[in-house]
Amino acid sequence: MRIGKGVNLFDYVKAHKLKNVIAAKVDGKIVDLNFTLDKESDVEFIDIDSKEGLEILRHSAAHIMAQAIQTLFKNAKFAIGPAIENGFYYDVDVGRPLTQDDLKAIEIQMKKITAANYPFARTNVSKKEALRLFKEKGDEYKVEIIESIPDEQVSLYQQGDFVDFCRGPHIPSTNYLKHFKLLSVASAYFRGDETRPSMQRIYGTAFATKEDLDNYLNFLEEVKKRDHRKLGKELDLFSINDDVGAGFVIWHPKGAMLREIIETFEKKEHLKRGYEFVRGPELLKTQLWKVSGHYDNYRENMYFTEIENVSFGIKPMNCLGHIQVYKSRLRSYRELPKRFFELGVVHRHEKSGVLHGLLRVREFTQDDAHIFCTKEQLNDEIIGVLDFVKYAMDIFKFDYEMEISTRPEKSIGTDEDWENATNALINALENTKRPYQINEGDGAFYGPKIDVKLKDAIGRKWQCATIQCDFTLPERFNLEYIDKDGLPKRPVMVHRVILGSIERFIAVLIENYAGDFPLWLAPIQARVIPVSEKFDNYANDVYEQLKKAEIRVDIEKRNETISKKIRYAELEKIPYVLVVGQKESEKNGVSVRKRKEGDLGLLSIDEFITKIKNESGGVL
RNA sequence: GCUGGCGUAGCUCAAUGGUAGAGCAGCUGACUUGUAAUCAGCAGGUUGGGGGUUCAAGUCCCUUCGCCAGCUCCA
Repeated sequence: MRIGKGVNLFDYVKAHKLKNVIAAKVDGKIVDLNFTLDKESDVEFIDIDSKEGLEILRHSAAHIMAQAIQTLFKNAKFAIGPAIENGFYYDVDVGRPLTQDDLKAIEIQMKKITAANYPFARTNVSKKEALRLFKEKGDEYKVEIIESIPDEQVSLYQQGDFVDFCRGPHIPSTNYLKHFKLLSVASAYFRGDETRPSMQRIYGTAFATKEDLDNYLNFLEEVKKRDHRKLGKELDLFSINDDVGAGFVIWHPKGAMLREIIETFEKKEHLKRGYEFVRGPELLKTQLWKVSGHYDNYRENMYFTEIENVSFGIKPMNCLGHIQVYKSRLRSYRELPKRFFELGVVHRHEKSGVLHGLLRVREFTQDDAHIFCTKEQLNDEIIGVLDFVKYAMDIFKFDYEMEISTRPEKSIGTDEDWENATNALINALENTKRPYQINEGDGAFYGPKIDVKLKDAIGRKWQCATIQCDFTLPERFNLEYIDKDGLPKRPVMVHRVILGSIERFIAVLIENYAGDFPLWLAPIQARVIPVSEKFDNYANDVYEQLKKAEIRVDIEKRNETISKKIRYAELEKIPYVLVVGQKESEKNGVSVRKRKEGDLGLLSIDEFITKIKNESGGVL
């Protein structure tokens, strides 16, 4: 809206009772609410619960936190305190590590500050003046930050006795901040540089309403509850232990079964789509990794060993093996495209600090395939892969987003190659009729790519499929096929995964379902529970029949009350419990209890088998 | 890798520098069970590993391994 010269926006908002407004955009520039128009302007008010509003609120929360810290720690020195995606942080140096108790104290102090309702006052000063001020305060980090700013005029914000160097804008006064919480503290380096002093980074979050804050805190609780490392232990799926080594997963029977189910699904689907199974060795001569370029570009992440004085590298990717299959004989245009698939086990050296459950490991299995095709076939091949992605995501009931990354500054290949491949990817994306995002210049140096990110049950995004065109490897390995005209031509190579890493995907599944796997994925689908030891024989009988019908079943023979045995089964999240006793043995049936739903009554064994087969949707 | 926190029974967690404990799980026995925890008993440990301080170390110090969080989203 147009507002005339000389109007103070804060007064305007007050006069018009615009309740949620905390800042404004004047002719497109964000300003504090306490801003007086120097000419008639276009004004757009920013609400506290908008994206920009929240950012301002959180940034101000960071300042208020800094003020609280200054009160509690007289010698505190400050670095930066920005708003981030779900909150804010401030890097401070108080001469010692901070504890949870410190956080509580800081939070209490912040409440006092918000209650006091100090206005945020902006002053414009020269850079020189700002430097003098922060030098006087002994805030050496701030001094360094100010020195790195090119502008001669800078701004300061003050609330109460706390002054900070800041671009703003901020909320009008401290009691605009009502719903906030400090979350955690960890060390971080000044400017992220490990040669610089280590500081304490305090994370917090702030929202427009109590409800939003509570929702977010609940979300964090939910994330904790779903942690695949915790559930993996509780459900006895896998373990990672020190004697074996960090980043190496040990799969227990139920976890291994989960893998098996997914891998069987993968194999079936790949065969359907014209892929052929291949298998390369784990170790390949280092010389070959030099040819591929991995030795120059990826050596840091590889493991090497020596056999009879010859150096070998453990594969971090499967492409070299697949290339060897392609190269094993002369190829004709008639047999292209070749689609080579392998559930390939790869090893990558990840730094110890970044290892994380199944999400970041040092050995994992990729559902990896390489497609060798002609330039003309590229388009259809990418369409085929995206179709496969959609099919797989539908089966697992995941929604997903796609991104395409185009040619970066540093790249190899001709303009024509890039254009051809990028067009093929875009065409395929268009063909899906789904929205996608374009990341200009974000591609790998050897070709453009599509990334797929799935969305889980609580809205988190996880990278799964990637599809990458590659112009280097066919070149480096001199791959050819004989075309119609009898002349050798170079094929295009596409690297692609659908689920990505099986380990990572299982972590996502565990967190997505919170361990409550749907029937077709449940490692154990049904558990037979005899009412008492007297019915062990009949229970065995039922168990054998279900086994024969290829149902994943086990049997609970502990001498306990059925209530307790049912409790165990519920805790283990087993979809069906089959109680058997006198009644059931007489009728050759089972009493079916469904997880979370309770008793479904008595069914014959055949009826139950039919029911469970129908319910798993015939997927597996 | 770096910084900080943590590491006690299979699991979850107790224990002022002063005899390492509980619940669950396990084993044994009793009970013979009808839809989310029956009762009793037994066993379970070089307190992550190594070194040191001390009359005395789970506790304090050093070192090593592992786990957890973080390590620019740039006033």
